[in-house]
Amino acid sequence: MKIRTRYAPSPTGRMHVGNLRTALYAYLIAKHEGGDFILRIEDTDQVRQVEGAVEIINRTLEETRLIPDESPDKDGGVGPYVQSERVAAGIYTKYAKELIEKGEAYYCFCTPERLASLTQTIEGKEINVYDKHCLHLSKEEVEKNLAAGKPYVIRQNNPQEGTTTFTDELYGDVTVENKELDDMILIKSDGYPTYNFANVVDDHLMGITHVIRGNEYISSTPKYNRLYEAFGWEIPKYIHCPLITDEEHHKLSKRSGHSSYEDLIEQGFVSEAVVNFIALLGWSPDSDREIFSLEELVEQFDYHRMGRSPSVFDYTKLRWMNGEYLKAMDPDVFFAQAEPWLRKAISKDLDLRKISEMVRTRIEIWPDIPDMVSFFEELPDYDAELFRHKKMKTNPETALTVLQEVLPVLEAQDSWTNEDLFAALKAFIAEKGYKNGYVLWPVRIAVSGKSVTPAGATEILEILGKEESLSRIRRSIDKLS
RNA sequence: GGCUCGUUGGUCAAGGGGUUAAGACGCUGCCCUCUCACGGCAGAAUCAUGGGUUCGAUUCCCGUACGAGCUGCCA
Repeated sequence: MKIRTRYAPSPTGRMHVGNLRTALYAYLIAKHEGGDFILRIEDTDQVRQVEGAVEIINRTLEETRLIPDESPDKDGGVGPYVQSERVAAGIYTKYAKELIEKGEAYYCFCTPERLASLTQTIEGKEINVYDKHCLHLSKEEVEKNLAAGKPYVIRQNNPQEGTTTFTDELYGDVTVENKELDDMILIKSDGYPTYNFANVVDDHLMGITHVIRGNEYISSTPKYNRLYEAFGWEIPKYIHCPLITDEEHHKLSKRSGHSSYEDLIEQGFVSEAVVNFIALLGWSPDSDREIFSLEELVEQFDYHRMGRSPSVFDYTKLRWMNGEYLKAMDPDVFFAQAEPWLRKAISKDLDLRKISEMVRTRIEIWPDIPDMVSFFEELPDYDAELFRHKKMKTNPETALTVLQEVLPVLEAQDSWTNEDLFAALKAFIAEKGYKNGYVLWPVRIAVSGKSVTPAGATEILEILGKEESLSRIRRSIDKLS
């Protein structure tokens, strides 16, 4: 049978990396077996809706290339794919009533006040367990309340005896006492279903074979199984993904600063690196490879190799991986993306294409660029102590001498290319009997004003051009004199 | 509080009754080198804890600790 998985986000904002990984795994599990990946929008919470959130979801899936086979925009015959539209079609009420007839659910007319009176506070936490009060209402009372237009919810009727077990593909059998199962609300008083009900109905109606979702649903899965059984529906395979935490081992929060996909992109990471990185958070291949394209992940992904324990989102390693992607990127693509960042620091008419390649192996994320190349725009006000370098045996005094000696050589130089400049300086060095660094270090400092640059002395001279280079050397000589 | 899940270096992790307990990030050192980076090489660093079971447990079982999730008319 063809595998069908789904990603079912609520449109409440940006896509958290944990959610993105769930989407990725759902996509990979389906695609690895040639199955279908479905997008369903779970907008049953009218209050938490965020304007534009569906667009964010669509854009994120597009950028990460997790393209659904079926979605609100691509009907595969089991739609609608937006839960609010399914509410309008009366889908959930129909099934809820079926459960009521079977005695697996019941109307509840309890007021918020009565519910509040049931709340008890244990260790600072509010615990609310429903007491099945309305289960005992007679048919007549229910009819009367309904006729009177009293607000109601529909609750699942869970037994007090026995146990319920479900099987997770990763965690194995999980068993809970039925008395731990509260009578969760299936249909809210506004007529919308809760996630707890809608996910079961929709997964069944949409033919979902593998339910991939976060770990936080493990505790409620027994209740979902009871629903499937009450309906006589086939139970899907469950794959619960371990969560992703911050460095403090807490659930990723907005405060971590890198909690959503869009945050990461804004911080200068590339989409492919983010996808690659999160794929490895909770899953490992059977080789020690770490760099995978999406296509390679599809081929390699075996959910049996997923882990069960939470993983820390290691920002540092993501940076490294992003750097690997930048190094492997096609030069034209790299330049196209690097150019705006180069422009932030450079307004002069310099060879940005060359600078782009200089910077390539030295950055991990785009925002690393401006600081690294700003000296090309303008010679910074630097400390003469930069000329002091133990290994090169240089200091401000030797630098002054060398710069004075080298200036006429450069003034006489016609061909201003890296190769020719380097050859000219080598010749000068040989003639004087100096060491390379004894000359090249001061020259580089003199034209860049920085101890660390993304290129060697002659490469910088080439970019700067003869006039600017000589001007900078003269200014540095003045500074040292 | 109750229930459920988890615990291999700082981090991602492989492995799994007998191993020198892979690999990667980071870190340190060396090499390369017109600085840095890239690349190459090397190194330090790990099986939470207490009991079992066993000839032998990091691996299996139980407890403990710690962490997390759920306990919403959120998902």
